[in-house]
Amino acid sequence: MPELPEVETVKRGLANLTVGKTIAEVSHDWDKSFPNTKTDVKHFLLQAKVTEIKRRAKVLIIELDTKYSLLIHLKMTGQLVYVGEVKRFGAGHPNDSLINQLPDKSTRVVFRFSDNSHLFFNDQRKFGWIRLIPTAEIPNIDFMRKVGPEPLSAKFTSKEFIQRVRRRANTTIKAAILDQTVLAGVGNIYADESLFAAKIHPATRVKNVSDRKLNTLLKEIKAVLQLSIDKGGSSDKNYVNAEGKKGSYLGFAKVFRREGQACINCSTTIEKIRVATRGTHVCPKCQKIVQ
DNA sequence: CACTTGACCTGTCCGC
DNA sequence: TGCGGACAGGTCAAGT
Repeated sequence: MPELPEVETVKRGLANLTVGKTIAEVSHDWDKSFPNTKTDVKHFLLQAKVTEIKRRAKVLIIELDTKYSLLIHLKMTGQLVYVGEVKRFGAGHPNDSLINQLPDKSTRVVFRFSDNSHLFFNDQRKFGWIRLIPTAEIPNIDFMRKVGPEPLSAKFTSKEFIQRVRRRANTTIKAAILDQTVLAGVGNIYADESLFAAKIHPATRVKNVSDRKLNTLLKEIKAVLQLSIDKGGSSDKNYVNAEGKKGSYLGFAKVFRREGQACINCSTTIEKIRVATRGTHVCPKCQKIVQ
């Protein structure tokens, strides 16, 4: 699912593929794709040129030369796929691929650029959204004011991480790092992976995790996120990058989706349990709950 | 304020 | 084969 590494991968793809292009046409078949946005979206988008692609937490920001920006959240099943040249070989043809089959029934919004290339916003479960807001107002919206620091920022210190996590003293450590106001960008996959790497049981209460362990946890969060970016993200089911291609991180995952398999450290069988209402993967031997 | 739960959606899988 | 229900997980509103 799109977490920080996936959104970062899409960002890099869109930066290469769409900056400098001018929007010539916008169509959308579902009003909730643009919640809380002026109804005449098209009026604000037509003839606008893409100037820059940014990311904050799991939110993509497409800056336009009109002093407006598009904020996009992919939530669980969102995709942003750019198609430069439409080639239709037909389903089943060896040259056919995802991008040649768009739009499909999950397509919610289509942007056509003046060079006739397209950007498709697909979202099977319709949780994702796009918002059009003045670029200058982005820092003032609720989300941006509340969201925590970027974990890969060099400025984000262990001291600040520990201070922020400790605000959630009585909840589980997994719930704490999933909280986007504590730090930005960690979702279910990287929570499980970083907690395993730090040898912390996800259900451990924050107050029972030592500073030393939290210090290790932040290092592992950074390492896991960076590795995933290097691998183009995780494609569990739906995720693809801006070119419609899957990421390969899950081939390197040590616990996520590995229930029933042997722990790489101790050969104990990996278990799937429920923590913070989420499916959670743990090695019961490497990750002990501290009472 | 801290914390948890339910709602938002659709596709897939499992058991009967 | 069909059908109901559980499940998948990011975020926010509403609940305790």
